[in-house]
Amino acid sequence: MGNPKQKWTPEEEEALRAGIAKHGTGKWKNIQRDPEFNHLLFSRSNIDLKDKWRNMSVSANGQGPREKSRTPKAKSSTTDALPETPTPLAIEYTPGSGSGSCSSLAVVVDPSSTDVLHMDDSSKCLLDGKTASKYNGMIYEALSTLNDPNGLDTNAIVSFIEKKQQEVPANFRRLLTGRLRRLVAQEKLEKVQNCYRLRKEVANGTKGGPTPKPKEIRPKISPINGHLGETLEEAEIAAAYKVAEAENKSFVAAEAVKEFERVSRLAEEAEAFEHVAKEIYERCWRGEVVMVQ
DNA sequence: CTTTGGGGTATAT
DNA sequence: ATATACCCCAAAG
Repeated sequence: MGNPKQKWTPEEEEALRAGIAKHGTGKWKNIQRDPEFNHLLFSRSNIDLKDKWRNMSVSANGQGPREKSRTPKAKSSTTDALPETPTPLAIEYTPGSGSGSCSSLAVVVDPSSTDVLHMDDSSKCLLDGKTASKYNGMIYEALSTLNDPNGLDTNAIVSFIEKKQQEVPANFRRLLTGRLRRLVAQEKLEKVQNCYRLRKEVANGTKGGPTPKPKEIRPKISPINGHLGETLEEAEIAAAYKVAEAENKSFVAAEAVKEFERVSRLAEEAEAFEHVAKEIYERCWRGEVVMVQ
């Protein structure tokens, strides 16, 4: 009896990418528990992140799905080279033909925005992909916002979400309860009577014994750093510049560019954007090489 | 414990 | 069938 299967939503992938941009690949646990992404990834495990990244890397790249023992002959040691770059670069930078002239960088931002509030799932009855974990996020938000020690019952959760979004699908309630059920099954949530409440990282569950760690809860939502003295656009340009200047480190550039592109889409949220852009900016500036090819 | 890099299986399309 | 999510494992740090 496996799980119903939850496809990763663009939002989650976005969070994953952003998380990687911030913490670097491999810091799955950090990404997962980072308050900044936890609202989207709280139902995923670090292993899930790792696996997802694997899938993304593979599919965005070559063609075939996970290269198994396929092509036994060609199974050169370099088959699985470059696990990075799951996202095709939609950005072009012209190295400014040598000699010190400033590089120009053209950013192509896809018009496809991840609209969180527009769901066209009109009348879908089953929780699949998109809707699925969108609800996880909502649930999480409701639970953490109205942080009630006793948890919230379905009604409370529904009404909370209804307040946030003018409209909810007709079958919303059903979808929601389904989601709740699953999260409980996954031990992400606890159900007491008919109320649900967040669970504190079960993670290694069995081991630690009964509530061994008080685990300091810090609702610290980091007010996104003080400020860069820059406006959003300036930051954007600055980041682009640094990216371009990192040419000689093609890999870093590719990474940064990739994230930059992703981040650009996120730019609706100035805060989020600013934050991540700053990370990228700093990374490039320090020439930090997080991963090697 | 977490990361890594595998392999395997279930499930959805 | 293929992709993809999720699971399991063992080694290494």
